[in-house]
Amino acid sequence: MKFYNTFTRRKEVFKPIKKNEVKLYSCGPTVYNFAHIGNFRSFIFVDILKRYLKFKKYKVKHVMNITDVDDKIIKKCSENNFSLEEYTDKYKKAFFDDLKTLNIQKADIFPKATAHISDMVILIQKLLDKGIAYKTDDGSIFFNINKFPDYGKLQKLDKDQMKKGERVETDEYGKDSAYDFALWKGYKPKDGDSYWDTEIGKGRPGWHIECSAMSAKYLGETFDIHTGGVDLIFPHHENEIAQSEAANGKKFVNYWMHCEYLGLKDSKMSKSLGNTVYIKDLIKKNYSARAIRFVLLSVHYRQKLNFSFEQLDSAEKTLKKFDDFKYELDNVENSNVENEKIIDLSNKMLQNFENSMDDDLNISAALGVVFTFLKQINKFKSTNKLSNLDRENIINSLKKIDNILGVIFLKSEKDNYVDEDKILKKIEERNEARKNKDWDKADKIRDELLKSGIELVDRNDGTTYKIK
RNA sequence: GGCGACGUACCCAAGUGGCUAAGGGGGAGGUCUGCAAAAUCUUUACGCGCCGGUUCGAAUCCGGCCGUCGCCUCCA
Repeated sequence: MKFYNTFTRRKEVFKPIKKNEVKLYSCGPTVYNFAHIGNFRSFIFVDILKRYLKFKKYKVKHVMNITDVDDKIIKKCSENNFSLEEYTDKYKKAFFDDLKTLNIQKADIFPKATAHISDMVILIQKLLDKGIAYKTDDGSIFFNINKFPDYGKLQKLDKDQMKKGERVETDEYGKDSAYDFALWKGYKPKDGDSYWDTEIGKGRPGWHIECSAMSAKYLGETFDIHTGGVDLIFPHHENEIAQSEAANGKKFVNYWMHCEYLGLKDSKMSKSLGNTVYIKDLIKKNYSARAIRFVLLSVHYRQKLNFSFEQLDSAEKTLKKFDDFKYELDNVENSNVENEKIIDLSNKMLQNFENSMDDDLNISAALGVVFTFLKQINKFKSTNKLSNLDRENIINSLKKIDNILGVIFLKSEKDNYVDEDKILKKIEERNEARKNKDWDKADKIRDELLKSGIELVDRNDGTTYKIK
């Protein structure tokens, strides 16, 4: 199994520190607003990665941070006289709701930044003691990048090329060098009640320190995989490396995996540009959660994905293919004969799927394998009869696949509201009409049911129905 | 200026030296059907941004050009 490691810029054979066990850290949401589909693309990437690691029989310990304190949140709170928690609560809740909607498996631990201030303080103190960090007049503490020779190794920055930005002049916190970054921000009256009184002063943590502190706490000072969006490579992850490695004197992370952007009309979608699409809006527009999930997972994670409604429509139809396939599979005979051919096709499908995913999670190729399998089975069915054992075999294989995709057997909420007796009665009534060649009546019943979301299917051996 | 990604059919998208260039959506045609719908089957790129080069052989390697996008500032 190979993964593309941002650090080396190439695919590498994956070897965890501890055999059969993977320690995984993912940069999670900043809860100052609702997370949009771009955010969820990267969370779905992690979900696929994690599910695949489990598929490969690894035990996975997954940590995803919740950033519930940052400049924007503090500003909002101070303006409106909220406490941090009052403000961030609803976004946290919305985030977890959306995770559930999109069938994203939860991390084992979701540490909140505000609950780990003391861990951060200890880490910052360590950096102060080592002379790598320095304090400024306003009580802020900065990381001196010149004390960390490897600075820039993730982004491949040449320190001599790093020009002083114009922002330096207007920066609120006086620091020595433009690229020095804040570990701790000294308290300012406009911060209101959002501060911590600690051994290193009154204030609040910088953005990067939480990930260094919390990952070490839950996964150790060196761990296997760290994920995030490509935009986090610099400065966030670069700075995490600097902090952690300078403090601990150990390699921080073995494999860095970054998810490409989801774009909107050829431009990046971000909260600051205001061109955002949220999960709940798509659901309101009657798109199914599984279609959203499918769109987000169906393009390789290192490939830019341009989101569009056409893709969602296309995804709905693609997923219907799975439903129809499963539906047609009900039509088997109880012969208890197992077809060698089916076993063979199933095994090959699983093997090819795995081969594709082993290559840096090549999901497009893997999906191709699954669709080819459906076609093969359909073709087989056109000349042979499937037995109930064949059916079981096929379903089980698809279930193994769906442990990763999480989309084939995902039920729609609508399934629960069906009054089967009523439908069967209508079908009987219609078939009576058909027998009498009363097509008008038969069609009327069909139309009525269709309006309530029930689609009738006339087959040689009788009429059945599907839920639309 | 520094770092980086990408350009394959109408749309999305695999493929990174060698069987007839996966797969999904769409289109076209057939089967089935009272008719529909659905389903299913078949079909849909002599060519992979453009121009050169290397090679017996390139979408795939090398060089140049054109185009799109991203990071370098909060951002998944």
